[in-house]
Amino acid sequence: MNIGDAAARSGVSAKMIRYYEQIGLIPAAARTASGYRDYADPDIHMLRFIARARDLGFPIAEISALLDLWRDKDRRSADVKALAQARVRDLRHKIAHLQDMADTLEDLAQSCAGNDRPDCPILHRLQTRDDAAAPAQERTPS
Amino acid sequence: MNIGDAAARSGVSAKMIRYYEQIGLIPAAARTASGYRDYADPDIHMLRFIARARDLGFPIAEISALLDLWRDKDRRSADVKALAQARVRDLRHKIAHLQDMADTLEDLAQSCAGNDRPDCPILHRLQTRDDAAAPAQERTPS
DNA sequence: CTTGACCTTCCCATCGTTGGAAGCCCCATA
DNA sequence: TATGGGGCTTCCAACGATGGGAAGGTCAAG
Repeated sequence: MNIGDAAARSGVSAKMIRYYEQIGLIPAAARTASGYRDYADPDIHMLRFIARARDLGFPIAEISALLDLWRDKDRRSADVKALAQARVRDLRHKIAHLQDMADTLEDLAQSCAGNDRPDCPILHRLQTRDDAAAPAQERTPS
Repeated sequence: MNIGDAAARSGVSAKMIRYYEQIGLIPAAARTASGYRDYADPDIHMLRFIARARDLGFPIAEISALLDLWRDKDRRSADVKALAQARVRDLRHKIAHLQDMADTLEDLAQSCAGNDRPDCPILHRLQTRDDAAAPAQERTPS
């Protein structure tokens, strides 16, 4: 099977398959006499595994670890679980960060008239201090 | 004021200040006789503005638009608000995506024994279909 | 005048992915 | 059999935003 078909069946683009091979995430594919990469069903399974892990937010290094565990029939499920939980923690952390930004921005947007006048609390907030979270400070002089 | 002081006062690293100048986000700084970049208070204000916009998740291109609006005394606050709201939508979208991944992973992790045995629903899910949402298909040949 | 901290430009690395160029290969159709 | 189009190969570059570092010039204090 050519790389194009492997890509179509696995959900990993041909570009990415070559890249994964290059960085050592997957072993070098078999080659035909003319130099084309040649894939068989087990390769497709592996590529699908990678595609799904990627869709769950695992970075390459962790996908590599997952692949090792996948191939290791003597693995301990605790090791897999630990990887997943670490990923969840990382995701929750990122989510919280984005949430903070979104909430702050939404508050600001909500307080902006959104008309033809130039006054805008969003710009005001950007040009003035963002010490909102650290109150013990004497602003608001009036 | 040298770039190091400008960095310390604005919260934008010297590296980033040079980069922002290079890509045209900010105008080229004044130079001393010996070629050092020289910053004054208005420059610091602008850099702080950028730092805060960045902290709110705005990409460079939108920060550029925000800077234009900031400088334009005839701006319409509606334009600023639209930018902010678009950013909020984008953030909410990303959050939802991460949330999906985190929830799925957490479910999987929760169903994994996490012991010394190799069986693991996480790996199972990665190696088997994730077609949960798209059933109409004749797999399972046996 | 020396020393150390700072500045300059330039290049490279990250992370995952996409795009393109140049050139070879394979198959089908005229 | 010739030809054309599409797929394959490798290599190089870019994205966004940032950090690291090398090689060399500058400034200020001792």
